[in-house]
Amino acid sequence: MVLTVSTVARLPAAHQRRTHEVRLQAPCRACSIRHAAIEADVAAEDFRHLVAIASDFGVQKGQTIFGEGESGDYIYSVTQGTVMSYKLMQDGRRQVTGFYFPGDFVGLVDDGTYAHSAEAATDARLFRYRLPELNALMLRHPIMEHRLAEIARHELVEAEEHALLLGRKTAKEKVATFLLRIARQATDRGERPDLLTITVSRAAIADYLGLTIETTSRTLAGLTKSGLISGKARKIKILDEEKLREIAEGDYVA
Amino acid sequence: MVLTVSTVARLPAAHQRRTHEVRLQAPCRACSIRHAAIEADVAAEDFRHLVAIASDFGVQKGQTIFGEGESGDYIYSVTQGTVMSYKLMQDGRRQVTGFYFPGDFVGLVDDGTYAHSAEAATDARLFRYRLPELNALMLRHPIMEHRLAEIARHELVEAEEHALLLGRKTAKEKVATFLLRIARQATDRGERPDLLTITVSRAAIADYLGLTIETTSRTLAGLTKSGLISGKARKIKILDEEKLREIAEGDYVA
DNA sequence: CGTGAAGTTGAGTATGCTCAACGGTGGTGG
DNA sequence: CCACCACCGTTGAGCATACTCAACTTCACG
Repeated sequence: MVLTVSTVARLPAAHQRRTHEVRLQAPCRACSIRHAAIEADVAAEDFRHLVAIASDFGVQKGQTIFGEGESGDYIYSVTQGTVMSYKLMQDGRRQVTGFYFPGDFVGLVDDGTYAHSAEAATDARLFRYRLPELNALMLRHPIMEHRLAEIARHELVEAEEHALLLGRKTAKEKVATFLLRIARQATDRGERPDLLTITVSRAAIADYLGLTIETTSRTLAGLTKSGLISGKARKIKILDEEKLREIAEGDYVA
Repeated sequence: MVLTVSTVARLPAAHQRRTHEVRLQAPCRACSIRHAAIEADVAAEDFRHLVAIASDFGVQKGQTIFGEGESGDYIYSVTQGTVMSYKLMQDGRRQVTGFYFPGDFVGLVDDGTYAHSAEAATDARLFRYRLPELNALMLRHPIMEHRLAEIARHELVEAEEHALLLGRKTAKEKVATFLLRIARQATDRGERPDLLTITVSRAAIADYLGLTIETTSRTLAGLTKSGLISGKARKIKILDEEKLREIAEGDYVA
């Protein structure tokens, strides 16, 4: 069970939003951890070890979770809300490298420092695992290492799909691909895949797709005019998934 | 020791180029395996196991090593030449996702099938490890699993760097970044980092950078006119690495 | 020296960007 | 409770970067 972002944002705990890490909600610790992917294959006994080194916390929309180049001391798993990772250039150009939803891991480290920054795209809740302790645990439980390697490989596959989008797809194809990705995400959460709640801003979408906000907006307007989607801003209804998929794959005539 | 591509291409074994897997050269098996990265941390005893499940083979320029969507039965490590991975769209648009040089691994598998195709950008030589056997070996030697996970994470970091390039850099910045990447690669091999041998075609570069061949060519011409590089086609000399770096990072005034 | 592939250069164009104004919405405070 | 304000999103006009189509040159190989 996952709350929608708007629900989280309206929680009474809002008055507490002063400290850097806010308690947006305090769900059952073990339940939430269990939802995360890393322990999917982990036996009950190992699972207790994992809970022992995990700590959970909440972040508000816009808050930075970690910055590119910082010492990578933790690995994170999202339990509520949407998190995004991105890289910046000196002049402020931003490339969003991924969106992370409940169950996803953020903060994989290569050389000891984070390769990208991460911030909460919506109010969110995460678990974090201290890396030295996680590594020690993985030494004794190779299945965990295996699971983490799988996650990294899956991320890699997604990154290459993203490269194809960024390097070779048109604006229309990019936006169609994005909508289908959100739809798949909704399906994974057991929601209707045609009635989408966009949890991220146009700016975040644009920076994910390698477009400007304006082009993203215009392209969505174009898809609406073509009758493929309806709705507005953050509530989008997919009317013709089939055609949208053809567009996304570049597999359409016009 | 790594032969340049042109050297490999001129080897006397060329007359044998009829079968699908050609013996371009038969270097010491163990020596070459030792050069690959996976066994960097592997003890001598484990190393013998690794050699036992490896087989080496040569491919000619242009030959496919594996195709996207095929069953991922092997993982490969390059020992000679340049290999590239790419994804295709139905209409032929191609995104090159990476170049692989001696010591690099290709063919990481997520869900049992390859996420991209791979072909030899030059005549090349590779080792391949059968996955079931490698997995069995990794079960008994967790350090190998760890090493492979590291490789996947490193690939991921490079993929995100690539996403920034594809999504947010200008043609000039893309080409400058590419040249510096090749220079770093030369350094890693112990060669001069300012006298580059480009082992891949303009088409491959263009598809890696998300540009057309023409724009890539024109941009290189522009950098030459600006006095940052000299040479032509596949032999490029870097005259002003500092400025090239500024351009690559978008950290320059004009 | 001939041939085909690879690379370069030119002219015109289109896709997506910039700059700008306007519209909607939700949170805040009077 | 309502009005204001700030932020987010949309729409428009003009422009620039990179693309397309085309011709030509260079290079590797036979």
